[in-house]
Amino acid sequence: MDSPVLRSPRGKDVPGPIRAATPSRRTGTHACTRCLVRHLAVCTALSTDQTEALDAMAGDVRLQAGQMLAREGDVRRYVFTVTSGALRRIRVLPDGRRLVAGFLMPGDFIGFSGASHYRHSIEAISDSVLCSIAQADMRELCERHPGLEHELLERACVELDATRNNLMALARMTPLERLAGFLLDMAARRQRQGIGGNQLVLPMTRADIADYLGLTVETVSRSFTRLRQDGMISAADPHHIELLDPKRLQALAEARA
Amino acid sequence: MDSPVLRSPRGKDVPGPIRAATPSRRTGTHACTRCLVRHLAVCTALSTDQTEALDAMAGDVRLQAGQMLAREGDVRRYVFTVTSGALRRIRVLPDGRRLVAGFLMPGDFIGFSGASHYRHSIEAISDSVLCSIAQADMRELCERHPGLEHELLERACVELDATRNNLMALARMTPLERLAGFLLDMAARRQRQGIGGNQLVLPMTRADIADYLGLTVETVSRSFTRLRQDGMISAADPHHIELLDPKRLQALAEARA
DNA sequence: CGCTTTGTTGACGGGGTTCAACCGCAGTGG
DNA sequence: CCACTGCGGTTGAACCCCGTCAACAAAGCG
Repeated sequence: MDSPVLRSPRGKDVPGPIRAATPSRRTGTHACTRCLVRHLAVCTALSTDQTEALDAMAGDVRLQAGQMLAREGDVRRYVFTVTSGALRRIRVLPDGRRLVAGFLMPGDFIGFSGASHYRHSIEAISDSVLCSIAQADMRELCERHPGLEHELLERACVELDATRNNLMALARMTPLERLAGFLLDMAARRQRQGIGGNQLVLPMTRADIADYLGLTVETVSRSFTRLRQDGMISAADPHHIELLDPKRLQALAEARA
Repeated sequence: MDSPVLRSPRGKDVPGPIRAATPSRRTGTHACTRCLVRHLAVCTALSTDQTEALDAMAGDVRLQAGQMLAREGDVRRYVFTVTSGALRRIRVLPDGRRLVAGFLMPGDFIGFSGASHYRHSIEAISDSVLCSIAQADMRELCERHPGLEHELLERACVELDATRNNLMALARMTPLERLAGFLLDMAARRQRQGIGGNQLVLPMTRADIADYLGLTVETVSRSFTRLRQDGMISAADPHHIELLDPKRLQALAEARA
């Protein structure tokens, strides 16, 4: 049985001590019942004793920052749930133009796709841990527990809603509005993880944000400074943002006022 | 039992002879087994005798061009399958900026959303007929026939893939590339309906296309003429396009060459 | 230490939006 | 019948925002 391939973003496999745990075998660290993101993940749909079956199939994957979990075009053999860390879902055009189709955070499920091959590459932004299950196992699990499939559908719909929201941002919003919306989204995600407050940690680079919002790094940078000048945010450093005026950010993001 | 509200785009209910059939009751014209889009729709997941249960719950909705099937913000009570015609899924910002989040064609399912309220308005572009089922009935049907839920998940994933493709277009493609991709998409959809060939009928206006591609009408119009000048398409009238050079259009849409 | 990466800021130019005019067509009503 | 109106579509001209190019600072890292 092969394991999900780990590659560096540039295509060379990353050497070194850190390799993927073979997903088909339980690693020492894996134990669904003690999972930190169980309340966030699809597995909530399973009762405690049903979880045993899942546990037997699941394995951990550990990635260090910059490593690639999946490459666009590869055959999809596994689905994943993010346990910790942050990843990006990207696609690159032949001429180098890049899109970040989304960011993946703890609790997020990776595997909603109708295609047999990956439509995007998935790279770790920071060191990350994922729970992996072979697609075949997942299918079997779904057949045995319809509640799981229902939960998956539910989540796919939520993700569809979110993606459609991004369409609006990309099609019709100004850079400032896009950034405001992005920051609020990230804050909302944080809240869902139980980390409230207006402090925000952005693990991704400005380039990631730019490719996510359909802008250039320069425009993103300028938009950050404008939000800062206008008193809506403050930033200790580029990756630590405080939302000083969420109301006004909201108004921006919704194009009111 | 109330029926899906039909409104004109401006908000006034449309008077006149054409009203929605009450979806909870079978209308004379409804009969799943004779459905023209059965092979395209989610109902393929049901066997012939299972279809009887569906038949009892389903009803037809008829819309004339311009009528509204659902309004952004309304409570979602029904899900639909497009039988004939064409519709658009739209959202409008307070200041008038408009987004067309997608076009709905025969066989398409309307109802993938995690939200309890509509996130978009849905308007008929041309006269359309839809098959409607109350959400509660749909849920019950899913519980009784897990195959249906599986099919729904499958389709939600396909739609998610398609929406993510649009993200790339909106974020990083030039107007010409977006239009090329759009035309090919429409052609592919046509093919799925069994209407092959390079002839293309676009029921929507240039404004719809513009708001779908994140451009202005002017830019869309100019892009059409450029494609025409470059010999990639020809147009009898604005709504009837012939794809003269699909290969080159493909290259454009994929940003090759 | 150099070297690379990341982020910010300035100057400039171009592509797409904005503004405007025009055409063809379908209603509409005198 | 025909003027009038509105809408959809196309094209031209001017503007401006954002992308491009460039320089620089700061941090990370061998």
